[in-house]
Amino acid sequence: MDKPLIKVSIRAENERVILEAAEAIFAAAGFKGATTAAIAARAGVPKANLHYYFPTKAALYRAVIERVLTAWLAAASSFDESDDPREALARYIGAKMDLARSMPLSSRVWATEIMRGAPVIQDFLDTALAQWVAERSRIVQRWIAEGKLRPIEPKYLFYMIWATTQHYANAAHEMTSLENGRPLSDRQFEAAKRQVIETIIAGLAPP
Amino acid sequence: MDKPLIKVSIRAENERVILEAAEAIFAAAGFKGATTAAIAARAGVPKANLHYYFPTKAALYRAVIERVLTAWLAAASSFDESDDPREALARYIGAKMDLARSMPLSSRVWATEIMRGAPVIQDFLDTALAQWVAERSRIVQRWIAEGKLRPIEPKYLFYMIWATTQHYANAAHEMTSLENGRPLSDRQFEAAKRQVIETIIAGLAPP
DNA sequence: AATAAATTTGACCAAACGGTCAAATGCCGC
DNA sequence: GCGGCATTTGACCGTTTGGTCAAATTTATT
Repeated sequence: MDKPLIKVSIRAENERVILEAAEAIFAAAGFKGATTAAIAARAGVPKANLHYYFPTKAALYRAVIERVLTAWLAAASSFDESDDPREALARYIGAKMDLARSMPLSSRVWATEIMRGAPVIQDFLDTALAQWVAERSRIVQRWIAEGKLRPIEPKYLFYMIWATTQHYANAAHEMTSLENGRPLSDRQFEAAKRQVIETIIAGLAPP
Repeated sequence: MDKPLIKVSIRAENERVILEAAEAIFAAAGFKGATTAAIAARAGVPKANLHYYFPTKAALYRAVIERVLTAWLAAASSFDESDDPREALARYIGAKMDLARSMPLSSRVWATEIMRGAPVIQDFLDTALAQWVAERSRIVQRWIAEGKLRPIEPKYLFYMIWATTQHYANAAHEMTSLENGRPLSDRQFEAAKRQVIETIIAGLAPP
């Protein structure tokens, strides 16, 4: 183990622990409701130590948002892995479902950020997201022109996909309540994923 | 104007003004982020007056939640206005879309409450909502048995409807950003509503 | 008009919060 | 093992916040 690795390691490890705790507290309480004391307690470090790594609560929040933003972009790229609408949509919806399932906490932080009017990621909405939507809308329009999809407005399709997949993170607790207190099993989740994919694809089929 | 009407009027009117302000502040900032001072300022009353009508912030929050709960139940009842799946679903989805459009603020408060694990409406989830879902699931199952819908799990259909419709309240700001800063017009919203209804209904059609 | 009840409001308070700081401790190359 | 840097931590502080209170004012009742 060479020197810089260890040196980085202490910082990297502590930042990871703090970020993970922050994710949980932000997801449960929102930005204002989260206290640095609670995050520090969950991370198992003194509050002053947390402020040593992340100078302000806002900076810590931004770091959490950036983490899920990266994951969002990764999932978004799966849309481009095929030029067949059924395959592309199935992949993309599946990736977004998996994101909600594997990162429910950061997904909820993300959803809250959007709902509050995107105070931190407004720039992302106006640039990267707008571009992504414009480009993929063109692809969907081409599929429609080729008779592979019935005529729809692509934007409303994306909204439906974002909403439905995100819901499996946002409303996980509600779903658990409706399953008599048992969280959705892996098997149930896979069934839900399949149904979402099939419903949307069937819903877009040309007449 | 008889006496009790006026007497009730002062209280009723002030409660209404405060509730409306509370809705906006809770929607924008979350429960913890909302301050009674901000709510009072928006309502145009001194903070002490707010506490005269609603003793605690939690009580005020509960009142806001109850208001949207009533609206939720009203929309839910539209599912039962027809026994034809296409008509019942179209009505229900339309009602839920209209709810998100006409009450975006309380809808966002509702969504936050669900996302935070329903600290206030857990009882509703376990009783009224569970019952509603169970009963309507049976109806959907019957439609499937009658060959009117392809085989699906009703719960995941409801999740899709709730998520998609709720999204038009939750993500209104995001949509505005993607429309170059212009909020969805009534015309666009009606088109979105139609597309959501048609996509879901087509997605459920038997093969 | 007199009395009681409802409403209004500025001033105030204890608790909680985000953030600071200086001193202590650990870690590393030399 | 020493000097320099990163890390740790308890104590502390100014501000914000939900909520209280008593006095003033308005409204309703007789």
